Amino acid sequence: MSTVRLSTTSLIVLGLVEQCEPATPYDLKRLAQLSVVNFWTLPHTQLYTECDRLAEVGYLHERREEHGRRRRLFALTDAGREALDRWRQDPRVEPGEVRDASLLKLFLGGDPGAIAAEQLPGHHRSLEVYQALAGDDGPPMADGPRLALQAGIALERAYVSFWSSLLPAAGASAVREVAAPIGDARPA
Amino acid sequence: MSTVRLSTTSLIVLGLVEQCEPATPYDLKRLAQLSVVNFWTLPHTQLYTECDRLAEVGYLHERREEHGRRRRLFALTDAGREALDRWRQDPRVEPGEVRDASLLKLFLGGDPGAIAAEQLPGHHRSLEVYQALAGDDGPPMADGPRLALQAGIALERAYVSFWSSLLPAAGASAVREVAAPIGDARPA
DNA sequence: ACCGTCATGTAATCGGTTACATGATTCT
DNA sequence: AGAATCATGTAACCGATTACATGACGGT
Repeated sequence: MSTVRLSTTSLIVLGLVEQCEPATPYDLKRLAQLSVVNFWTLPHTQLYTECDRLAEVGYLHERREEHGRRRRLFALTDAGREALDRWRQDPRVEPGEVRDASLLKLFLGGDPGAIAAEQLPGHHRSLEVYQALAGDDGPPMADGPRLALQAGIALERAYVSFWSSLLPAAGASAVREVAAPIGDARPA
Repeated sequence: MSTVRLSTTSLIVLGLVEQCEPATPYDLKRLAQLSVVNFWTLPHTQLYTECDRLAEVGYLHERREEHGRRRRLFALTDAGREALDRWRQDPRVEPGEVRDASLLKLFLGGDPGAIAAEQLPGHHRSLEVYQALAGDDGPPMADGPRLALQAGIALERAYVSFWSSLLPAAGASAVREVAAPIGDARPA
């Protein structure tokens, strides 16, 4: 059995459903935004289509609300829970990549100081957020999320340290104010 | 102008072509394998299709070998060089993500010790390779690749340190010691 | 001459992203 | 009541991965 291919997105959905079943895709979206999105983003549309897929292959059970919005509620089936556990218990993982566009730009000849000045605030902010979450005043967390958070802290520290070393060694802080929308190449 | 959408893959191709034009897609594949693949992999088929795309929008010039294999040779056009420079000179970059499947598995409840044992050798090996490349006996490198390599070293160090801390230790409660593996104490 | 691996591509599929659309709530 | 935002989804497109396929070259 187990002839069904599961993408990483599939496992995310199964894992999120496990934590709050029965859940609508929108519930998953909110839950993802609180947690996994910190190191793995996915657009909300994926959650809808992925829930459909997983229901089709029998890993999720779909049910409609009876009144009001008649939203779709998904819960793990036994097969789904088994698939999730199988994946979770197998320590093998396809090797990761860094895949950071700023490093690519650096690699291909971009200006190190300018890129560093652009990158640093975001990593610094992430680091602070993670440290606040991990602090004693933050919410209590399960082992998995807590350890993943430690990894995030370690990586953000490395980023902050690296980009800091590339900063143009001007006086105090010209680092401030580097916020601008990034995506729009739209013609006006 | 600049109405053409360029994916990251596009920029990789433009950047690689710049370094060894005129180049066949296969040349690009080899060059990528020596360099950029360390933090951004792409299958060789992408190089073929991306060269086609870029030729269609006028950023690459295509020419056929006259004899023998009649392979296709690509070179940057003026427009292509300009597009590459424009991208390179713009320090803004869409924010990156970690997107490491092993962290996801950890997050969703996988066994920390087992995952760590699986992850550690690869990161350790990468770290050694990078350090060898960066050493004095390694090949001389341009600034971009050299700095990207420094980033790779910093990140791999963080990974090695993190996963090491999760390794099933001889002592019982090693999981307690996870916080702050880098050596820096948390601010109050 | 044969076999294996490198070199060089084409084509189909599929997951992910983008664009669009509309019904509920909340705020003023 | 109207505006704004949240909630909930559908559909098209496109880039990326996978599968397949074949020609050249080197070794035995």
